[in-house]
Amino acid sequence: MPITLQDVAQKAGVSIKTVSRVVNEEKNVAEETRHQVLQTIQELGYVPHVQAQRLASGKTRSIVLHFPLSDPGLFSNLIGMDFITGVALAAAKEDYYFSLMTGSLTSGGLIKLCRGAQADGLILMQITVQDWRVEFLRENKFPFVMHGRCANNDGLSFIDLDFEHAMMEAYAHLTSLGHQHIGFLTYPEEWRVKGLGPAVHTLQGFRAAVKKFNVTSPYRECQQTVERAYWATRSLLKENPRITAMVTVHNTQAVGAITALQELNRKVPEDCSIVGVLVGNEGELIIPPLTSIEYSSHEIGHQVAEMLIRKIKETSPGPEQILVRPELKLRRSTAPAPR
Amino acid sequence: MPITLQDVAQKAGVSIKTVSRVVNEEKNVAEETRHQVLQTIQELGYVPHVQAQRLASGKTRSIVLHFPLSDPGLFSNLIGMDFITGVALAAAKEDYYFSLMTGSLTSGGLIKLCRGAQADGLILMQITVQDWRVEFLRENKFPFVMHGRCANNDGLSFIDLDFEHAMMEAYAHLTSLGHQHIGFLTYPEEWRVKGLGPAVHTLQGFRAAVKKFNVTSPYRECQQTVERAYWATRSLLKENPRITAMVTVHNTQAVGAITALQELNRKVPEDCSIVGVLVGNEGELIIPPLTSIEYSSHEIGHQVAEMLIRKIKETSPGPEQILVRPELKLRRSTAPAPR
DNA sequence: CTGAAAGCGCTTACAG
DNA sequence: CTGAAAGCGCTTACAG
Repeated sequence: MPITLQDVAQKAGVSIKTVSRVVNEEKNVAEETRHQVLQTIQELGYVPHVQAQRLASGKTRSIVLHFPLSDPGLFSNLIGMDFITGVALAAAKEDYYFSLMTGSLTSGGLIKLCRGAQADGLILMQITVQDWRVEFLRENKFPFVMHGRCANNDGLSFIDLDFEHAMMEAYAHLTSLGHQHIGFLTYPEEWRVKGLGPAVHTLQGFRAAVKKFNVTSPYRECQQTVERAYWATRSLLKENPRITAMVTVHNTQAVGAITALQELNRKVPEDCSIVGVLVGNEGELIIPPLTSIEYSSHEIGHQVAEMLIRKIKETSPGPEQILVRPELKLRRSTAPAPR
Repeated sequence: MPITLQDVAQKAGVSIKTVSRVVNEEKNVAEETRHQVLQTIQELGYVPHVQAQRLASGKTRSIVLHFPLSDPGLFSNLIGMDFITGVALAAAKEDYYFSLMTGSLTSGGLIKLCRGAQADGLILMQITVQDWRVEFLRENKFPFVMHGRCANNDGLSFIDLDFEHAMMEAYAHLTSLGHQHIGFLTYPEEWRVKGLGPAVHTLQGFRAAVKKFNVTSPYRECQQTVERAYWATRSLLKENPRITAMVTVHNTQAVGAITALQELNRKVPEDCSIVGVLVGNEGELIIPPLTSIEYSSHEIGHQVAEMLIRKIKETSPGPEQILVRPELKLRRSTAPAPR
């Protein structure tokens, strides 16, 4: 029932190779022949069989994004969605198929992906400082790019956020408003222990910022839930009543902090300012709208996919490494320090 | 370089058909032979070539979800993410690959998808009352299921939300608290005009609820942004000062409404209650936490994928039609009517 | 500019 | 329980 190259060739009175040339827009086809074949394709409603193309050519024209959900709180869902659609749109633009893998990636799964010719390349997330997947893919010479970075990135392509810079921006903004005592809720301890980039780099940036701006800044490593952030904030304020500003790294943390502040009769931002670091664009869904150091997760997804496709096509000169600088977005949760 | 069936067969001293049998766990292989082959596979690190399997068998073992982003506000991103991960996990569980298509689906795109053998089945979203895609797929006998439903669903498989029931629940809850004047922000006018399910069914449910509970309930069709909801709420309250409760159908609307109420010095929930209808589980990220009629978008994604796979395998007896009843989740944004 | 042949790595259908 | 043959629908490499 389905129409094949064979059918088209027969009806058009040419060889299948010629039809193939037309379909793939190769040069060296007489204009007249081209027209004739094109018309036959139209009449018959011919559509190339993707799987056959893939087997014969050895290329799948597809990329896969491994988006681990083992730890669902790891990325804000909203940010995740924007990222995924960024990847999807970039892939579509380059005429690549896009597959999504969730769940944890075992070494067996990775072997299947590479050797089974499921895709031409892979996007990796949740990169740890030392990452076995990176070594594996490198050895197998399978094209991949990272959203994140390792300790040693020689020869690797990645795009990552400049967490250090983000923290600098947050503290620069708050100190410029006169805040000297700033509470900080950061990523959970396990993240840091696992060597996950956001936790590691954010803490480094935090230390550098505290030093540079010479502020008092007690902090808590905190799960990304409203509840945990609520209690962490209460604990911080109890021990450090002079705090006039808070920095958080997740929207749930911001909500928990605001809730705690309100209960303590501290108005935001009059009595206490609050800044979200790398919370995506969710800040405007918080009341009051959250001043944030933010970036476009969609844009990053788009870029990482394009980077991978360049790598697959080998049109990139060498490894590409991009560090995105998030920017301060002023909303209504920050104000000059009281007094 | 890559290991093929041929290589395994040769080394194990059997035919490739036998190796194929072992790989596919078919019956009728001598236990001894099986062992021998399995060991050789292990030694050689053989992994089946997915594209070859697909071409030869005529099955791709993959499904595609068409998630249109042409109208990015159409679904809340958070809900979308949960839905997608639900689909992804269900597909993985059944050992199916999962591809995501975004962007608008042209008739050409749909033809390619079906005839090009890209996937074994398709999940459709944003179903309109009359949907050309449904007709097309039906005629081409391509397996698909819908997240949503048409006007006439004879012979079709779908899973959808019971919007009518959701509205009933919202009004039942508010009237039980003594509210008689209830403002309502619903989906934008264009949605209704296009015949999109949520808009159409919600409005039907709204009318039924107003009648049943005999309340005054002015409403506005409203874009899903904080800003629009803010102004719509102000307009509603200006014209109807007796309103003591609001119903919204999106988290941005809830945020806009709360902001407007606060500016008018109406405390939530003491002076004005607010209920979110079908806002996913985002209600807890709002201050105060939003009482909602909600459901698990993840669960729906999971179910719709399973439904499709049953359809592909033809293990389902006939068309399956599921209407999910969302449930009231009490949080802190509703209270008895003032006085 | 065009085509006949071989082959991509599997599965299907049949035979024994 | 096992295997030899044909074929899935294309592309590659070569020849003319």
